[in-house]
Amino acid sequence: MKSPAEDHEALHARLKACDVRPTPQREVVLKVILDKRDHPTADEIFARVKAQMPTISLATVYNCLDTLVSCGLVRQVNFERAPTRYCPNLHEHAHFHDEATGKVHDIAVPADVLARLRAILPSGFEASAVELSFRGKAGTN
Amino acid sequence: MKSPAEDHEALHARLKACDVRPTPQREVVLKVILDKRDHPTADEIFARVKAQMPTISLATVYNCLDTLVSCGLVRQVNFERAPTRYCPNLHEHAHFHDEATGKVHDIAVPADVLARLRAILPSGFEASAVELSFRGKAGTN
DNA sequence: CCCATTGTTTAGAATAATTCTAATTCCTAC
DNA sequence: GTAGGAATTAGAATTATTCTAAACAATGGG
Repeated sequence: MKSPAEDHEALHARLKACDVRPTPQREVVLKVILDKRDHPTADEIFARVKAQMPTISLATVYNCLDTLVSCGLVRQVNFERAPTRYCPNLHEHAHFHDEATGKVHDIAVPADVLARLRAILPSGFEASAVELSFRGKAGTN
Repeated sequence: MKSPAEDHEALHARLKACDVRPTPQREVVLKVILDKRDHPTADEIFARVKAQMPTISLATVYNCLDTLVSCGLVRQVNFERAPTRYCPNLHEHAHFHDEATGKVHDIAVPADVLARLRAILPSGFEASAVELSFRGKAGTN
């Protein structure tokens, strides 16, 4: 657990490293995603952020999320037609959507499997992103 | 190319085989998806269906699509936050979303790759569905 | 230091895909 | 034929997200 000041330092540094202005709003949004790594929706993030910064608006949360996604600090996860979720795990990984609880679990993808996946593309196809997701009954993981 | 009557027969039969009432609306919706296998959205399907059955309503198209999806005659394909697309290819396959044209291509997934995918799940996880999709620059396929 | 420019935040309105509602119509089985 | 359940319809409602326009903040050049 870091002190608030250390926390702030770290967040600030991460944002600067990505060439985005480290505004307080962006820091708080990033913070809540890193703090509770449970794939929250924009609404959930909004609620958590408001606890620390009551004046923030939902539009700003969306703006910040867009920025964080496009600079690669968080990932976007979509399931079917459900609201977009946000994920701080930057390693290549898949998602498992538990049908019973609605929870999302990260699943590690070994490098060789990833390579196999890219290899199934016919020649001429250049994938800039691969999405892999499962749905079903999750284990006790 | 089949005659309209043969067409009707075939569609009718497919619906009955799935234990759903073979209504004219369901037949036409299924028909347009099978006829032009280009992953249309509900709106596009609505437009095509209206050409043959001008009185149909959008709600009915959604109802029919739901029915066809849940009885397994068509598959639903979701990309990011874009409108849901519908796919008549019932074989296990992945999708490639061409960023330039917006077109969706079916990609065959060899059985062993699929097996490998399911194998990356930790014990206790039971996947009822696997989704694999790519985004990028498509080939001439 | 001051202003201009540009980037950010904000509240609220707007949009777009989808779902819901309630009324009507259509089948199917008795 | 008629009762009862399923399907269709038009339109309203919902929901996540995006847009708009105004206010605000930071940065850099003079």
